[in-house]
Amino acid sequence: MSDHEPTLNDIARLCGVSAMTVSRVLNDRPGVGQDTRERVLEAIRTAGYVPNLGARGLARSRTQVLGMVVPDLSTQYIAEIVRGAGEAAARHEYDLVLYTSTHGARAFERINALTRGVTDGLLIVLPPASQEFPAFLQRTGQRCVVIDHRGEARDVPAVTADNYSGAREAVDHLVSLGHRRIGFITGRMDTHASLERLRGYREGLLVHGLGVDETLVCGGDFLQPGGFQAARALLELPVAPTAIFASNDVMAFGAMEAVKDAGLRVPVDVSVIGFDDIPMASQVHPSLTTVRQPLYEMGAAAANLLITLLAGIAPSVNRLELGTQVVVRRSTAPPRQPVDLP
Amino acid sequence: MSDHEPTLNDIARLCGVSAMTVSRVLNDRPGVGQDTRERVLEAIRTAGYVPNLGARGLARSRTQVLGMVVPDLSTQYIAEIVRGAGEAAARHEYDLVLYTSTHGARAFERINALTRGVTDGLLIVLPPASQEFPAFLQRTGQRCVVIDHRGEARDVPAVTADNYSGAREAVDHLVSLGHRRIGFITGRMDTHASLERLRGYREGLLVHGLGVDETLVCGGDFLQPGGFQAARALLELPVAPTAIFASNDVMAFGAMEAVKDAGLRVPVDVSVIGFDDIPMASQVHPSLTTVRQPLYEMGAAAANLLITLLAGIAPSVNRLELGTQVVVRRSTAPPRQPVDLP
DNA sequence: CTGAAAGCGCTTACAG
DNA sequence: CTGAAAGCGCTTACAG
Repeated sequence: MSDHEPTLNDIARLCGVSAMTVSRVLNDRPGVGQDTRERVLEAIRTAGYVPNLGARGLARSRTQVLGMVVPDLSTQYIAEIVRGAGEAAARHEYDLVLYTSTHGARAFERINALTRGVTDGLLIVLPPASQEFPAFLQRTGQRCVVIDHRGEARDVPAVTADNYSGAREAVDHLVSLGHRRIGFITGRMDTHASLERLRGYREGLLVHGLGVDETLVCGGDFLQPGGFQAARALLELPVAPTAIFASNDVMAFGAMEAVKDAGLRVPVDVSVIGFDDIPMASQVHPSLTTVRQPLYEMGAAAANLLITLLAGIAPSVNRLELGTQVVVRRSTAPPRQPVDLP
Repeated sequence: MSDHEPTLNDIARLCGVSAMTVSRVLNDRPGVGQDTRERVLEAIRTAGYVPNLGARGLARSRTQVLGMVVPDLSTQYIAEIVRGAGEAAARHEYDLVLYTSTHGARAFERINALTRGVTDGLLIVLPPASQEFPAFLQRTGQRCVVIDHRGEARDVPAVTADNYSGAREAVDHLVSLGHRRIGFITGRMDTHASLERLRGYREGLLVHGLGVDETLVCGGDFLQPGGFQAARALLELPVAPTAIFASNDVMAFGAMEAVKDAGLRVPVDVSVIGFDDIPMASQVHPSLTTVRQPLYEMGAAAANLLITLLAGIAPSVNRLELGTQVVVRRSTAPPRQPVDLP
């Protein structure tokens, strides 16, 4: 046996047939006699032949591969989206490969250079911030769908959760329990989701006739230590809130720790609510009440939208905003004693 | 402008030069006049040309891409390894792409089919269990390095942490604090790492003249709820342990919650120690004492080893076992009162 | 400094 | 049912 990996031509030679015949067998296409087919299959097996995807993609002008660009792998948030996208892709005979994104001005060029010719289109989670994004898309003709966009132009296909309504519902939940003084921890304010959640928080309070006390709004960064710090600051306020709404679950975990660290209990002394509903939200103690973002469904919807685009079909809508839902668990409860507002 | 993405030949035509010249410019190779080079560069820019990686890989018979197969994205454990491998790859002009692995009997075939021709080699984290693995490697000639192997044949290149010594050190730490009754929560026992950690725990106790009480060994699965359950079982023992050693950090988090849930405190009433030192270990409260597994370095070492193999160089060793280290934080302390052993 | 030819490993479109 | 030819978009190896 030669040193190099066997190619389709090697198999053809081995069987005394043409490359076309091997190709037909490989792709389960008709036009091959039963006996020939079996002979070829056998040769493929014994030689350990595996088609070269680069060559196949080149010949077909399509790879049947979707690229997914993710900013960060260190949270379950991404994992759920990937699961959804991967399973949706598989249902349409596509495979999914992941690229971790770099940042900076040239991020998009790099993504493009890395994926051109080896993917048919891209799913971009939380795209690197860049004003050039729409221009980039037009220029490169790169097919892509954004998940959790940053507020890019409306002609960029995108899938998000309804962050505004989700935040409104979180406030509704806390108010219905009797809370009147609700602290808020923001996400990174360079994301559209953070802005929408803050807006939902503010308008939620107003709708219930509660004023917005800006000292109750604390800056966060979507990370656990940030949530801890912000919650601690909130708890040290002259009049501390009876409930804390964190812009994501990971910060809510930090907030719960800050509450315990201050010698208080969740939810007896302070209620905590998060946003996302990552798997761990149901695993911590007390389990976390949170706004469920349909991450799996978002990944699946984005993959389906991209596949539609790749098929050359103009989708009826290219911006999907999936509904959220408050998942009530053990970290929220009525306040210890009703708070009087000035 | 035509409908399809511009190709190298389009650029050549646009500039009135041969494809070779464009290729030289693209690859920063000499043999092109300064003025010609600039003209080509300009055409590339305005046309938004990006090379087709599939075609390039085919022509070069190498892709300069490393594939990494990961079992699961939902833990920070993987994220650190990916970071290390990605940065090491970049230092050698390789890019890294990720594939999420499926399981089952044909897992390796699928990986092979998915990556052949679009990657030069594979980094496989915690390979799908399969007896065929070594055979698979030989048959396909696939270049690969395993990270955190399952005990495959010794001729499979692999990188792991020294799990046995790490567990020994964890026991040393607890014993030096005065603990005599130490509970242990295992990982999934189909992994080599779990077996080694359990062995280290047992032998660590023996070395200190402490007997191994098998009722103190509780089965776990590397997941947080599993850690919680196991710890609860340990705490309900007639004579509960004063310290709990969990086979990974995530289970240690669950164990800490079980301790608090039982109305006890960490570390005053029960010490908890983990394994891995994922980023979150330093972020929880109390921060987690744990055995640091050099995940970033493991990823980097695996990438470097693979790149060496790809260069056709026989490495001096193809099995690396990286050192671990106990990182002492706030979750361990001397036991409340010395425990008498029978 | 520049280019024509051949080839990487497949598939499409056409013959027979 | 089967195959010879051409091409996908690049690069290598050779000329000039």
